[in-house]
Parts: sequence; structure tokens; C-alpha cells
Amino acid sequence: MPREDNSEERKNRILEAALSVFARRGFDEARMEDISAESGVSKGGLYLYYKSKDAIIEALLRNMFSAEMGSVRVLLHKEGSVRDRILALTHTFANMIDRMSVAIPVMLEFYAIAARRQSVRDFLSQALHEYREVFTELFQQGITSGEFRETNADKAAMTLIALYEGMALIWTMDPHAFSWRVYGEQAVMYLLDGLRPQE
Amino acid sequence: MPREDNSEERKNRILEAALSVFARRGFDEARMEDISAESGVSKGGLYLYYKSKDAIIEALLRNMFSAEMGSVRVLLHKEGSVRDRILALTHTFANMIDRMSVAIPVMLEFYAIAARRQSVRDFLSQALHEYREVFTELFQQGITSGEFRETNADKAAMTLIALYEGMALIWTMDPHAFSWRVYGEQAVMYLLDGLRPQE
Amino acid sequence: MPREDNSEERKNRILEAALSVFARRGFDEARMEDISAESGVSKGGLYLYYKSKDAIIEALLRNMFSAEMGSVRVLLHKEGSVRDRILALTHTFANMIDRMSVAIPVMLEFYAIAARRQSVRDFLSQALHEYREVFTELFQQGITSGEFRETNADKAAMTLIALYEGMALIWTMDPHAFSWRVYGEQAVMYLLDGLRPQE
Amino acid sequence: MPREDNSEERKNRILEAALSVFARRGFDEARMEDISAESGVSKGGLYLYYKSKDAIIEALLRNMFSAEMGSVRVLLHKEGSVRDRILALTHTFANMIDRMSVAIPVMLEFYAIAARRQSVRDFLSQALHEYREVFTELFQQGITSGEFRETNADKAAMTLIALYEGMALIWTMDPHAFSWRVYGEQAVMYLLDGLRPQE
DNA sequence: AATGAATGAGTATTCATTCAT
DNA sequence: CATGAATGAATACTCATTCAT
Repeated sequence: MPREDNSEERKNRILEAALSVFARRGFDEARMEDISAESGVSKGGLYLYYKSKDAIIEALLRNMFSAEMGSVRVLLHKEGSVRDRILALTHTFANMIDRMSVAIPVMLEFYAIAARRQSVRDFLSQALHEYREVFTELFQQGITSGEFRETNADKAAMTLIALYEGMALIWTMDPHAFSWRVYGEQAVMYLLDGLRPQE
Repeated sequence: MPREDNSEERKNRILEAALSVFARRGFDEARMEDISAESGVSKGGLYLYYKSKDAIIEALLRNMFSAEMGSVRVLLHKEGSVRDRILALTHTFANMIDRMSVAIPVMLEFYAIAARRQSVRDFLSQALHEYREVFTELFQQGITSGEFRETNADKAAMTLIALYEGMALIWTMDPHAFSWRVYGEQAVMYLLDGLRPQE
Repeated sequence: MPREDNSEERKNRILEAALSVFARRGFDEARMEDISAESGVSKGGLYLYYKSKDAIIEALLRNMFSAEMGSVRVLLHKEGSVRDRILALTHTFANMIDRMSVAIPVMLEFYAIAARRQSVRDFLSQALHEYREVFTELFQQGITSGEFRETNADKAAMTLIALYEGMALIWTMDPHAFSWRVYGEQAVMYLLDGLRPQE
Repeated sequence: MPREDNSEERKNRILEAALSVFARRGFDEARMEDISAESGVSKGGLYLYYKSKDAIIEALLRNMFSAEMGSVRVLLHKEGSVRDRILALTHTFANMIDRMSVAIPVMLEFYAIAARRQSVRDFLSQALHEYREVFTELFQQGITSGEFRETNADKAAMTLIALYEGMALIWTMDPHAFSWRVYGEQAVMYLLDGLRPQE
């Protein structure tokens, strides 16, 4: 009997290794052997924790998005104007650039397979739905407080999400041409300006 | 009279077939056999026109983006306010939904592999650069004419591009939750509103 | 277009190689690689002719039994007493010893898997059924002609078949202890004696 | 008082479980895991009693045949005519049908691997030799007593053994087509009739 | 040019066996 | 003695590419 159930720890170690390998090689080019080597778990051992390569991919999908969701949801209960909170979030993203440079390519691959794999599409549209709810509530706070004009908070939320996603995509394509700090924050400000009460 | 050189025609037939197969199966699951069957060109014949599967992927990449670029570039020389022209473009996108439902998943896959394939990344960042130039000039027209406030036209261009890309991505994830016509046009309007001259 | 359809020839070459490999190693220990090497057909090529290892096994099953059935069926229309014809068949088996030393172990393996694979069991019980019909008709000829006493021809047929099968099995176990010529022919004679008209 | 040495009991439990698993799945498809589950002995524990899967197979081989041998050997010292004793044995086999339906498929697999595994072949030919001795002595009793005609008792023994084996094999292939009671007893009678003194 | 039969490198997964506890 | 987590060797099968025709 193992002294301690380190099963969760092992699963996480595998997931971390998988993320790294997938970022480097893509899902299809990634070899279980690579994940084994990088995680320090033997090839056969991987199958004690995940029943297949696909199972690792799915677990990683869940893992990545639920981690991110956390950092967004806290926005709702922070102090300050909505504008400031959204700009702070944008700023946070800008500071996570290292983690993102690994995570974004993998996320893009998830988006790509979503188009043809129901289970992935379902998960991602559910995640989208959650982001949408959080941002909708946030914008609603701003509308109620008079910080923003009367408009459909849900549409504003979708717009912001699309903007974030689009910027991540552009950044992957050309990290040098797109400084998250300079362009990203300005882009969000254009949107926030567009939501200001009209005189 | 020699038969018309149908080499170009064949290459295009192959590319069309490839797009269809890639959309359905993804690059990795797509079989040369599938492309052969769908194009009507024999398996060995494909290699007379493209030297490898990767060569087909790259040719398709070029083909898809240069087609799209055309429809954007004409904006520059159209009549009317910049706002109207951009909204018209957005409207055009909304009407291309059928073609997009095939093309977008494939584009997402290009973005995904861009992260690890220099040649794809180079091409896409070049494409991005062109879009950026066109939209920058467009926004500059608006700033000059007083339609928009004084701001960095390039940043506005990047913002618009990111918005378009992000919306395409969201739409793929959940076509029902995201009506291009309703959400897409409103999203662009928020941005254009944010660019209006401040009183 | 290949000059000649040599597909059948290839399939047979593969089957011959498979028989040889299976006899030496058994179904499970036999490697597709072995069959490839012995048949001279590349590993991938095997799959052009048979869709799986199991498909080769099934094809071999059919092939082996239908070949054997032929040599039994001709008995019906031969000249001479039934006794002489059956002894001649037994003699024939004794002379096929070389081919049998390869085939019998493989047949035993078919019998072994029949117990747990419906398709194999169905095929073998059908083959049994055919043997039974042929031998039943043969014994009936002998009963009608007065060569044998009045008895159930079908039971006599089953007895003979069981005897042949049992002897093949014993022979495999210990070829030296069981001379087909000496023991086999005597065994059949005991049975034929047991069928003689009683005074 | 030290606990009874339950080593033998464990080994038997394992063997019973193995027989059941092998009958269901065949030697190759059978997993040590299955035997572990069915025997209640942990996977690692199996190796305390048997050093390998093959060792279990061999132990089972010995176990099965020595059990059967016992029931045959008692025939020698029973009362009554040889004919009656042999028919009684045949009858006994007919009544053991349930045990046989598990054991026979496994025995057939032993025969199949005998062709390529010396140790199995040696054991089985030794077992055959013992059966042969017993039946030879039995037939000799019948010849001596005048119940049978003068003939080679050893050949008669081999014939009977072959008949039993062959019937077991046929029965496995198609239990419905071959009623042990009806066909089996009649088959043995044909042979015994063939051994009767000739007038 | 065109074909499609043939090739063989490449990889996810299984499972007998080991060994730290 | 007993356990079951961990190991890694071993193999059927696929498919991009080639090439004889």
C-alpha cells in the first residue's frame, strides 16, 4: 500500500509534460514516448493514469480552461470601476506572456479540432458560455452604475471575448508585431470608449 | 492545336478537394487517398502536381488567404464613409457564412501549426501585415477626413483584425450562440463608436 | 493496369507461407513479419490481400478443409467394395504424412479456437457435416449391397470420422509410437469388422 | 500450532481459476490479471506459487491428465466382462459432459501446442503411453478370457483411445450433432464387435 | 503524363513480470 | 508472505511515397 496517494500529483505531472510536448510538436506529432520522457513516468505507466493519448488531450483541455476561468471570475467581486478592472485583467494577460506562449498554440489546436470533434466542441462552447456570463455580469454592473451607456451587456461581453481571442491568435502568428501591452491595452480601450455614455 | 494546358486547372481541382477533405478530417486525419478520390486525380497523379502532402497544405494556405485579401483590398477605393465601408465588409462576411463554415476550421488549423512551422508562420504573418496595411490606410482616411478622432490608425487596424479573427473563432465553437449578423455587426459598431471624435 | 491478374496467386502464396509459419510458431506467436518474409510479400502488401491477421487465419481455415474434402468425396464414385475404398483412403492418409505433419498441428489449433470463436466453430461444424454426409452415403452403399449388416449408416460414419480425427491427434503427440500405416489401417479394420453381417 | 500449510491449497485454487479462464479465453488471451481476479490471489502473489504463466499452463496440464488417469486405471480391477467395463467407462464419460465442456477445449489447446513445445509433447506422449498400457492390459484380459479374438491388444487399445479422443474433438465442434450417449456408446460397440471371436 | 500496387518506417498500446513497501 | 504500481519489450497495422508499367 503506497504511503500516500500521489495519484493526483502524477496525473498533474503527466499533464504538464503533455502540455509542453504538445506545444512543441502538436497533438499528432507528439509521441507518448516524449510525454513519458518529459514526465518521468514510464510509457506503460502513462496508461495507469490515462487510458489513451486522447484521454490525456481531453484532460489537458479541461485543465487549461478551468485554470483560466478562475482568474477571470474573481473580477466580478473586485473593487473599482469596471473599466479599471477590465484593464487590469488585460494587463494581467500581458504579464502572463510566458505561460501563454506555451499555452496558446495548444489552445489553437483545441479550437481547430473542435470543428470536428463533438466532445471538444461541447466543452469549449460550455467554457465560452461561462466566460460570457461573467463578462455579461461585469458589463451589466457598468451599465447599472452609469459607467457605460444603455446597451446589450451580452453583446459587449462577446465583443470583449472575441477581442481577447483574436489578439491571442495574432500574437501567436507574430509576437513581435503585436505587443500585448501596447496594442492589447489600446484595443480594449477602444471598445470601452465605444461603450461610454453618449452625451 | 495542342490541348489547353490543364495543369493549372488540375492543381486547382486538387486544392479544392483538399480543402474539403481537410475541413472534414483535419490535416492529419486526411488521407492522400481521400484527396485523390475527391479530386478525381489518381493517388500517384497527386505527386505530379504537388511533391508532398505538406506541399498541398502550403499551397492551400496561399490560395485561401490571397483570395480573401482581394475582397478586403477593394474597400480602399470604394465610395462612402469609412464606417459604412467597414460595416459593409462585416455584412459581406456575414453573408459568406457557408463558405466560412468550411474555410474557418481549416484556417484555425493553419494558425495552430503556425506556432511550430516557420514557413506557415512566415506566410501568415505576412498576410497579417497586408491586412494591417489595408486597414491602417482605411482608418487613416477616416482620421484625415475627421470621421474618426486622432489616434494611431495602425492600432485601430489591429483591433479590427483581432475582432474579426476572434469572432470567427467563437463562431466555429458555437455557431448557434454567435450570430454573425447580430453580434458581429454590433461588435464592429462598438469599436467604430470608440473611434469617434470626442466632443 | 497489371498485365495479368495475379491477385489469386499472391493470396495463395501468402496462405502457403502462413501455413508454414503457423505450423512452426502457432497463431499467436506467428508474426506478420514472418509471413511477409516467407511469402516474399512486403508487410504492407499482406494487407492489400488480407485485411488482418485474423482474415489470413480464416482464409487458411477454408482453404485447408476444402482441399481435403475433395479427396474424400471422390470415394463415393470409385469402383470396388466399400471396405476396399475406405482402406484405400486410409492408405492415402498414411502416404500424406509429410503434408500432414505441417497441417495437423494447425488444424488442432483451429479445433482449439473453435471452442471460443463462433465463426470458426460454424465453419468446422459445417465441414464435419459434409464429411458425415459423404461417409454416411458410403456406408449406406455397403449396407444396401449386403457388405455390412443393417445398422445406422450415420453412426458408422461418425465413428469413422472420430477414429480418423483421433488418430491424427495421437499421431501429432507421438509420431513414433503411432505408425499410421500399421495402427491406422488395423484400427479401421476393427471398425469395418464390427460392421460385418452377423451370421 | 502453526497454521496449516496452505501452499498446496493456494496452488490448487490458482489452477482451478486458470482452467476456468483458459477455457473461456484460451491460453494467449488469458491474462494473469484474470487468473488473479478469479483465484483471489493477487497478481504478484501468483508468482510466489508459479514462476510464470507458462509454469501455470504446465502445472495445469499435469493436473488435468493425472486426475483423468485415475478414473481409467480402476477399470483394470473391476468385476465383469471387459466389454461391460468399457461400456461403463464410456457411459461415465457421457455423464461427465459438464466437466468436459470446460476441460476439452483446454485439452485441445494442449494438443495444439504439443506440436511445438517439447515439454508439453513429452508429457502428453507419456500420458498417452499410460493410457495405452492400461487399455492394452484390459484388452489382453478379454483376449485371454476368450471374450475377444486373438489380436494385438495394443492396437485395439490405440484404436479405442483414438476413438475417445476423436469423439471429444467432434463433440467440441458441434455438441448438438454429436450426442455422446447415443453416438459414443454405439461407436464403442462397433469396435468391440469388431474384436469378437470369429466363428 | 497517369496509374495504383507495393513498400516499410513509424507508434499507440498491452501485459508478463518485477520489486519497493 | 503479499501486494499492486510500475516497467518496457514487443507487434499489428497505417499510409505517404515510389515506380514499374
